[in-house]
Amino acid sequence: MGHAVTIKDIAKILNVSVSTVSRALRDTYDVNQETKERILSLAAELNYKPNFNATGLAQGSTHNIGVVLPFITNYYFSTVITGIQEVAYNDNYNIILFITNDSSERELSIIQNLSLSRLDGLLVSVSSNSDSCNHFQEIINEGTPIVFFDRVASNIDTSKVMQDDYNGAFEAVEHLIENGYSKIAHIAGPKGLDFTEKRLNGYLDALKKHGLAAREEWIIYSGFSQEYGEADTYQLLQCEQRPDAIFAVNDRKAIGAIVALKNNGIVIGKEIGVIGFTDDPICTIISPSITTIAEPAFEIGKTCCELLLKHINKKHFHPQEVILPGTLIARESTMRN
Amino acid sequence: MGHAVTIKDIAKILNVSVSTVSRALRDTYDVNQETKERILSLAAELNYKPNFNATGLAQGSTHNIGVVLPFITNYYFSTVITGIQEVAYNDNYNIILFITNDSSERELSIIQNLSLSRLDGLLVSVSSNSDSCNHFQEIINEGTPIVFFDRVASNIDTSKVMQDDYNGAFEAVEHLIENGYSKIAHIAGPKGLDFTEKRLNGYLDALKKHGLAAREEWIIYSGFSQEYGEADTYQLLQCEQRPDAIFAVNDRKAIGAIVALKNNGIVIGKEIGVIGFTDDPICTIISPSITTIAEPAFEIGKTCCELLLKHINKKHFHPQEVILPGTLIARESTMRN
DNA sequence: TATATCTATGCAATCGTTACCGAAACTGTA
DNA sequence: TACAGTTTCGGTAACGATTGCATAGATATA
Repeated sequence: MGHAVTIKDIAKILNVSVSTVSRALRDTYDVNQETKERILSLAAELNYKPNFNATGLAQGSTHNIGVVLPFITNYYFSTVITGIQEVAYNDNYNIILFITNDSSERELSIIQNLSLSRLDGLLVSVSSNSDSCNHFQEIINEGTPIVFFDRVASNIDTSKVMQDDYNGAFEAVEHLIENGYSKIAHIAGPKGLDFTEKRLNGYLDALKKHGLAAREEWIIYSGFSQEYGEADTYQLLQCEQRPDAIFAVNDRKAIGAIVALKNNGIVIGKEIGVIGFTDDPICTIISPSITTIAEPAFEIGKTCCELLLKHINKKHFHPQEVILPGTLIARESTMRN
Repeated sequence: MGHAVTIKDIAKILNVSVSTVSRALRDTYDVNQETKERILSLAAELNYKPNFNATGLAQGSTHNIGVVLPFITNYYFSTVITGIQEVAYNDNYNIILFITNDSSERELSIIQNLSLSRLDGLLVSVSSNSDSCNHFQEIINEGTPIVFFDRVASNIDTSKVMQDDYNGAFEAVEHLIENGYSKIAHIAGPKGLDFTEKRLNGYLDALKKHGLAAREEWIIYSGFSQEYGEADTYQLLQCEQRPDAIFAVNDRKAIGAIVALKNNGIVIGKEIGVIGFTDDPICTIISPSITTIAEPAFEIGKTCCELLLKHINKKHFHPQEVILPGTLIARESTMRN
């Protein structure tokens, strides 16, 4: 009830000025040791909590960071958020969530309506169909730092955190080759997206290294969902040369592939191998279990948040690009027998 | 660059006072139609955005609502959040996320360190092992409204939103009975949790209605994860009287049951039927697909957020309890052949 | 003793906005 | 013309904290 306790209350009770209380609380100016202790103990006793609107107003910093991403209802993003939350919580920052539904219009609207006075910085994973990134550049120009993760805007000069898409894909394809598959198809993400390209290149280079052909009909670009994975796989099964393995750009599409192959009575692993990317928990639940490249989602969340805090706290922190390695997890879907 | 445009800037340019600008912007006090238009158009032109720290300070309201929940890395909670976000976004509220990791200590620490000056209200789903809810009551006493969803603190007098656990469970068990199962076991949630009880009661009453026995050895309480579901199922298989159907408190445990049954070479559906609760997308992916009661997660998110906004905006909004029905989705795991 | 240096504190402006109080300027009425 | 009533607007004190500047008192230096 009543009103929350403020530094004025403390000042009045202790018969000192508000500035002294403020300094004692922030432990930053010279305040007599004894009065500082009196202030701190009274503050604790009264359960004093700073008013963030006031501090924010006075020193131009809220302790809020915004997180902008396509959606949270999948394993990868929800785990990234959990990682972000972990370091934010420890550093007393709050995270404010903005969900774009993977729509560039919504993304634009969110960014343009953003009250920057409310945020110290932004963590973003861009929506898959956003063509321009000017709106992000403007935010940065206005002085609010941004760190990108996963789906990055490559032409913007700021810190970025992502998994090692190229090497993950390379490793995935090599794993298939080592297990005796040679006609390897790739069901990719949407064209133009940064990590679609990287995984594609890893795929192509691994084939090249092992002297295998990359047939155009074996590479299909489409969306990220299970349905697309299914459709792509049906299309692959109609190829002139039928592939004997499928590298899917993510686990969702790998699941789609599994479903499609099962529907066609194909024995997965033996006849056609399947490998995904992410390590969604579903991989271990589905039968056959799916071999995949595990992405360090939690680590990515932690890292990008740490970087953002550095951007916030150091005036001109030099942008960094952090690439975290994935790890291959072999399961049934790439077992020859 | 420079500084964000404020109402002072607008006032100076238009040669009016800040109070006039403020009134024009909020469209609430008497201000001449023509000057109002001049102000609004200039504000739009300069891309004026209100400083929420300042408005928050001045009128004691931020436009932030806190969401406190166990975790977000599952289908149910991430969908609820998406629903919350949907209405919050439309009403220009931001959501600030607090993740308890389902630990009551963390929950307590979060709540106690909460700077209420930063939040207009709170949406919470309590952690499964929190025994006391005094900390929530204190928040409410201090004037910050709370709406509970899913895992509610039943002894606190405020609005609550949940799925219809009792009837969902009842319907699930009746579905099993209709499909010819009669020895129906229940792998439940942890004892003491509100919805564990409700689903248990639905189970018991459905059995009673159809004159079926409820054997004590067929009811097992444990955690919510797949692992618990597996362990519980192994235990069920050792019962004196082996059940011919399993009603799991949620899909995760149902999945565990599926895994355990498969490991024992039992034909699911034919020999033992399995039904879950939630409608996690995994239900359709796993083989056999899992019959379940679909929870209206998105609706729950929307509803609790709407209720919270009412609590925030109407001084003494009368608390409401909203119970949203689930819907049975029949799949392979309860098909006799 | 007079002066310089420090330490510890208070005063007051400031951040951007709201809202109360009053007062011009105008309208209409007697 | 005088007066009351409307509109429309400006001045200003909040909101809770930070911070540059000033200063009293204590201490050290010459």
